[in-house]
Amino acid sequence: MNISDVAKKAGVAKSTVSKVLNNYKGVSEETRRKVLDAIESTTYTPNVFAKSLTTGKSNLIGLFVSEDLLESFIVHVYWSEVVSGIREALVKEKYHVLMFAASPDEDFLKFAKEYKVDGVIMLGDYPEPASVRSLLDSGIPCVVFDRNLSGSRVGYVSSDDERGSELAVRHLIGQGHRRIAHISGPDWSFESAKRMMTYRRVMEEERLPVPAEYALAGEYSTQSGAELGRRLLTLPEPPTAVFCAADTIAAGVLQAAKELQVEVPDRLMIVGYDDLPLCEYLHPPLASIRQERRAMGNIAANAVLDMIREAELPPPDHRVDVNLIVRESARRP
Amino acid sequence: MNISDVAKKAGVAKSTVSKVLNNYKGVSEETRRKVLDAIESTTYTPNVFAKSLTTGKSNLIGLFVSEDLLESFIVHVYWSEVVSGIREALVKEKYHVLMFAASPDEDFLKFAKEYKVDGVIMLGDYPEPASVRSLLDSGIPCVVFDRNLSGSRVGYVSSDDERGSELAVRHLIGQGHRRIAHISGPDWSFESAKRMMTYRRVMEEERLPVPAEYALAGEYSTQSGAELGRRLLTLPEPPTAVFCAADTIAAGVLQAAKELQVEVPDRLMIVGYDDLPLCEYLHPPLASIRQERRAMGNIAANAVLDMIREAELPPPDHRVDVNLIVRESARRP
DNA sequence: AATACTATCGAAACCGGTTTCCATCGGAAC
DNA sequence: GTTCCGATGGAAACCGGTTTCGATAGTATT
Repeated sequence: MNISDVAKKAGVAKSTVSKVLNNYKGVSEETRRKVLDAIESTTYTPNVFAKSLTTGKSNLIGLFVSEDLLESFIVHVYWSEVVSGIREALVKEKYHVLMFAASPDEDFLKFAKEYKVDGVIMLGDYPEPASVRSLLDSGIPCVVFDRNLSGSRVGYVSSDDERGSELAVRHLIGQGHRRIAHISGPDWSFESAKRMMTYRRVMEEERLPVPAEYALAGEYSTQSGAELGRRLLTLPEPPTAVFCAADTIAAGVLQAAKELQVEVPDRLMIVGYDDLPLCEYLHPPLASIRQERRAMGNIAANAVLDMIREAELPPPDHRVDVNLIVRESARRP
Repeated sequence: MNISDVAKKAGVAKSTVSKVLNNYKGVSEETRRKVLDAIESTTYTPNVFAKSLTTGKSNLIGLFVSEDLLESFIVHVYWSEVVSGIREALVKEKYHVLMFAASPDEDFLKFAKEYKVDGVIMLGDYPEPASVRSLLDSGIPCVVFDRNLSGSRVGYVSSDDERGSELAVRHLIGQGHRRIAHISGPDWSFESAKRMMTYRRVMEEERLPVPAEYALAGEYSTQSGAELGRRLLTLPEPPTAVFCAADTIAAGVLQAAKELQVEVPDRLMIVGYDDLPLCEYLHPPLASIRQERRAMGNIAANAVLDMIREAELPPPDHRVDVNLIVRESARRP
């Protein structure tokens, strides 16, 4: 059942059917009726491939998810919510998500071109090898999450790490603390760097000391958090508050505090980052910085759509706001 | 840069180029060389739409994710891992995932036909209205997760709920318990029903009593778990062990136990279901039934591929094994 | 040497749409 | 009564591949 069949049934030319389907002018109300009736009476579904072949548009948004995202559970929660947000925004515009199953050594541009995706969203930690580079330089609208990669038509969506870190540190200061430590993630992590920088900046602005032993870097793991937590708490002059660059790290610090019988929040306040579901389940519940992940997905999707529609517009750079969720680990009883 | 350009460059007909690209016989080694060289020297990428238009195959697997999955965080972890597994299996076969953004009242078959997907995977709690029905009856290979929907070419992948529940209950019995309660999820949940049934069966097999107050149903929430936990623990004859149909419920029971100063595991053992990441963060860490979600994704993907390739094969019905992860909440110290 | 067969290659039709462009027609303007 | 114009609808080319089928050349057979 194709467009010619419909045309035959309606007694018109297939070009006319096409015009009706695309709401073009130059079709009388009468023939429009005839065509619509013919379509009604059959089970006609247009063939997107034929359509895309001529128009060069696919109504497809390519989604690349880096493999590392598929491992760690922190980001697992993260990306699935982001994807929901993307989907939610696209459904209104009749776009669909094409999730590429690409190993990192393949040329992403090849996939994007093959499927003529109208735009691309990239999630995760792409090291920026040739595989990504060619895509970014191709002129296909791209939106990248959480990191800045150059390119002619590359937009960004990231959560406001500076603001998140500032909220956390200032909250602790507001609670009366002066000896505030920070545990960040691994060196290679872009976010970790930003959080660490902001911690230092705010502390300096408030003229609070940051001894070398107070600014630590580790892994995004609970074990690493516990280890560094122990190190902090056994210092001659231990901090009275810790800001951690991830909830999993904070959970480790909490564990260390428990071991060393340091009460939280009385003798140590803790703020994490990400607001993972587990925050509410820890004892005491963990204060954290919440990123609006679903909203970010929405924003990313709309950003690509905008870039697709308005070729002239400069690529957007969205910084999505974050919230401090205060829970018992950082609140006076 | 299309196939005709390549043909011109190589000095052959485009049909010959096509034959080379598809490894057809009837091309001499010499001309094959010429064509490959021509392709090398340019930036040719075949147009999948043109290809799909003639072949009727798309190398696309449609993925439908029900909207409810996008809400609850329990399943959030669940489906993102499943999707990773699907992706992992498809990449080897050069298939891609087309994630449809469909609201539940739209006709899914329309999407599937429009994009000529070769197969479909459905995730989540589709109520089975017309929107799904027509797809299931269409003859397009479908794989459905965790529930049984009839259809001519519909395969299933589900985790073995019976076995999981049996593992949990028998473990508790093995620990010497006789008064074992069960808290399941909401009535409408297919999984909850299976877990409840299995609990009753095993208890009966072991000739252990199941008083009405021991077999409760609630929501998949911690609050509901806490409420029912309190009810259990304040019974004249409280259970000494509880098997919960979800980790979130178990977390609530744990909370209730803490409030009522019932020590876990000494006076109450608890086993949850799903093995969410939070299990390790609870105090004490929660024993749980682990479903191999990524493996399930893999299996589902391979199941569709098999169905696509072998039209004759009866649709598969995979029951994926589960494990009991014993942690302190259900282990003698 | 004539015939039969096989391997190789190209021309053309086709997939199902879109788009351009031209023919036709009715009514308005002169 | 002509001429002109805008509205309408259809024929045909095109998008970029695949596939069929026929032509040709080279080799084997008799």
